[in-house]
Amino acid sequence: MNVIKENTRQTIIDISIKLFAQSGYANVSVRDIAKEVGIKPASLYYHFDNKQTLYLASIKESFSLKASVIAEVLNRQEPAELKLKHYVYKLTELASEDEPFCRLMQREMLDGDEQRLKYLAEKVFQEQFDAVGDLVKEIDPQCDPHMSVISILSLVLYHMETRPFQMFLSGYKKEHNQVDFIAEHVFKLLMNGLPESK
Amino acid sequence: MNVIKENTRQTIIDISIKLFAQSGYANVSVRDIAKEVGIKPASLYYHFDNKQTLYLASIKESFSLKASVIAEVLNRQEPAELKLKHYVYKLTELASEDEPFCRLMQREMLDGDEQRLKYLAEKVFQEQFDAVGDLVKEIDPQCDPHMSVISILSLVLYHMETRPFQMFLSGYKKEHNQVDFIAEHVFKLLMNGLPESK
DNA sequence: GTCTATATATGGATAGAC
DNA sequence: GTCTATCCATATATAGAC
Repeated sequence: MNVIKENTRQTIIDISIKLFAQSGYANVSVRDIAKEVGIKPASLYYHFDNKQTLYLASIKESFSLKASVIAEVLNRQEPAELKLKHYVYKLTELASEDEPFCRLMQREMLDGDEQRLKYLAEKVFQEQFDAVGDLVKEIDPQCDPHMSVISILSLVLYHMETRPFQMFLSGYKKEHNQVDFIAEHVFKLLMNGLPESK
Repeated sequence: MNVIKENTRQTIIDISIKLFAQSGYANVSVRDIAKEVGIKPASLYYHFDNKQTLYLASIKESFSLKASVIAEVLNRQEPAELKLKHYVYKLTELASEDEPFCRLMQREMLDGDEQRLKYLAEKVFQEQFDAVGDLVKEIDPQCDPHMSVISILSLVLYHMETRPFQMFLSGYKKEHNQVDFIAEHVFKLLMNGLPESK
């Protein structure tokens, strides 16, 4: 269903998420945001103290929306391997659907200060990170869950991150940009390594 | 051996690489660069037409230096599996050593326009990309080399990219930041998948 | 809650002396 | 090749009317 914007504050945040994700904090001016919202820059300062505060509100909003979406797939009663498969597919789908979120995350990895990275880790990722950690430990009790979960995230998110770049590299096909194709490749790699015919 | 800066132009580029990598294009002013070089901003315009030109010169310099470093390890006469292992170790080492290069690359993935991404793909990565593609095809003739090479790069580079973030996630240990540890984890995953005890 | 008007800072870039 | 001085555009942010 379409949610009608109930107030200006929310509209400002929604527009900010989009613009900050597209161009980065320094490349988006308060004027740009105000213009797209349809108000004057001065009016924006009625809702937010300054640009920094608005940016923080924007990433909090964008990130906390994602926090619980993945939980469902991890709470199902399924064998570990199947659950991992569903997780990889769901994550790929989400990463593909919500480009602003992915870009904001990349930007935070580059320029986020310690405080923001800590917030991001604890409030947004921890629960999911731990759940996937438990999952890989079921699949291989001897593995290092921290490293393994980072690897899973790497494979999915990097394939998404580098999409605009891949088309210039050898052997590129249209399928390489499709959610199912990426997810299947990643899952197979996680289960068997590169040599599928083990 | 220490190379003594022969001229101002080169010094400007070296400083620029550092500053652009640290803070991004928009967050570095011509004044910042000039100050660190030890000249006045106006003098900088004797060497470069404008800020954009300087930025382009900086990334070209930073990227072309990397282009050939990896070639050596890929040209050795070794069994495919061993060569892949050495490649993963070398790439991890390079990514760990040259943080400015990694950060510039990340920034280009986010904000690089089509022309710059094309340049990057063709002039810097293509040769290496193809060589690693041939390598994985030797290991598994049925695999999709394009996807597999992206996956290899994902695993190595994302582990490096997320280093400042990982310390806030569960199960983090000091070893997780060490070159050998990361490289070994990635290589094992590539050969066997998550279940080591296949 | 939104406006006009404006203070104030900082940015990229140029002119012309040395 | 580097300097001083300066132009001009754009940025964040505030004051006060409506």
